[in-house]
Order: sequence, then structure tokens, then C-alpha cells
Amino acid sequence: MPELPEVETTRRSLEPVLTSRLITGVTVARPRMVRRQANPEDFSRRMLGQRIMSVGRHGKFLMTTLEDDIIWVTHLGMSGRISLAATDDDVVAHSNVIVSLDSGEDFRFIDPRTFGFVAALTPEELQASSMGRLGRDALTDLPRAKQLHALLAGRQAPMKALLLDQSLVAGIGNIYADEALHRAGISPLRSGGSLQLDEVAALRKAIRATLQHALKYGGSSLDDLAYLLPDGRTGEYTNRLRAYGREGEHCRRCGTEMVKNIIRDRSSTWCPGCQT
DNA sequence: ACCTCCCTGGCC
DNA sequence: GGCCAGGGAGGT
Repeated sequence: MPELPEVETTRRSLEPVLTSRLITGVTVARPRMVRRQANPEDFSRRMLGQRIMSVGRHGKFLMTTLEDDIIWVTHLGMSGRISLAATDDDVVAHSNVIVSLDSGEDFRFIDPRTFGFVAALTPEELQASSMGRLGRDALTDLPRAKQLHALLAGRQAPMKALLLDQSLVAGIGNIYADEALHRAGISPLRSGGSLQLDEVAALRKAIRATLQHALKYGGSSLDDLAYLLPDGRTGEYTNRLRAYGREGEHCRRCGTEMVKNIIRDRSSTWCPGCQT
């Protein structure tokens, strides 16, 4: 389930391969994958023949800039991953979008559940879409504690839901929301507005530590191997997770049995002993 | 701010 | 054969 550390790991792998390359081919095997594009045929048309200028990211959205002022957006969704392969390599199942480069390499977007998407948008189109309403990037641009505290003021929703709200802060998904709350010792059920400034400061520190550590280990590949690095390696943060997937096991900090329950339709794993 | 839907592989 | 995983959009 790719979220920010997985997407940033992907971005770093793509950057040297894509930058300055010419797009020589675009194949959309699953038309559904092209979304937020007023005219679906614009995707291939705007991509073909373009040179790639830079490979950026905001939250979980990969944003690749093309020379003609077009932004090629890729979102991995739930089950998406990017594979870099030679154009004549075997194509694995669910290679829904393939972008070929003048280097002889392919960018292959593999996504069984097709929750991800691609689009090629003008800056105006990007700004007008939901991507224009993303919060600050959780890894590179996380607001200071005072600002975060102000953003949370008066919010009744549980912290778990607020961390997943991409318009508040962009990039945190279900796994790392649980991880950050555990590190900070904050219950996922606490309402946003109930957090004191020192708790927000602890949470901010926990978010940064979680994301930076997960990134260092290449993100978390789960048993389903839906997420892999673009070269096929697994993300190795999985067995370092402190909360996610550890229901019924003992908390690594206080020994209490970890519990899992549903908060706002999302599974949440947390420690009732030390998350208060 | 809440509810429903999208989609498929893997597991019981 | 049914359920579960869940990020984000669209509707109310």
C-alpha cells in the first residue's frame, strides 16, 4: 500500500532514469487508469515526443514535469507500483500504462486494483483539481508544531482520520498514521482539537521520524508484494513496524497487547497501554 | 462531515 | 462464494 516513503523511494529511483529522456511511446492497456483528464486521449497526445525535465512529488502524487509545461501525474493508489524494465523485457500482468523512453527503457505502471491513475495536465488543470488542495508535504515541508496545532484547533474528528486527510498534511497513509501515533503515544481516537501544543510537537517529531526511517529502508512491502521498488527489490521497513499489523502482539514500548479496531472505516492498530 | 463506490487477488 | 485490503472522489 504505497504511501509517502514508498512514493519517495520510487521517485528517487525514477529520477536518474527519466530525467532528460524523450518519451517515444505511450501505451494505455487499461483506459480506466487515465483519470482527472477532461479528454482521455489527451494523456498520450500530451506525453508523446516530450522531454522529461524533472521528477517531483507532492504527498503521494508523483509529478513529473515535461518540457511543454505539462505535468505528468502518477498516483499509485492502493496496489500500484512502478517497474523500470528494458522495452523488450517480458511484460508482467496488470502493466496498465507503459511509457517508453529513447533510452530503450520502459516506465511500467503495474496496478491490479486500478485505484491508481495517471494524467497529463496543464498547471491550471492541476491547480483546479483536488491536487491543488493538497496540504503541505509531510516529508519535506511539515508545518511547525504551532501551525499544526492551529490546523487541528476545533477539529472534532479523531486524529487517525485527520492524519489521513491529505488536505491537512499530504503523504501520510494508513500504515504510517498508525506508526506516527504510536511513536507519539497518542490514541488514534483523540479528537484533533483535544491535543495540547506539547502533544502536537511530539506528533510532529513522530511523523518525521516515521517517514525518515521508513524511507531509509525503502518503505514497507507487505505479504502481497503489491509494493516493490522499481528495480524489483522489497521495501525492508515492514518488520520494523511498531503498530501496523501487530494486533494481538505485545507493544514494543510497554508490553501491553496491541488492539485493532475500525476508526472511520479504516483499520487502526494501536496500544491501549501507552497511547493515551 | 459523513456515506458509498471503485477494483482485484488472496484468503477463509 | 464471500470477505477483506484501502486512497480518493463524488454526492448529500
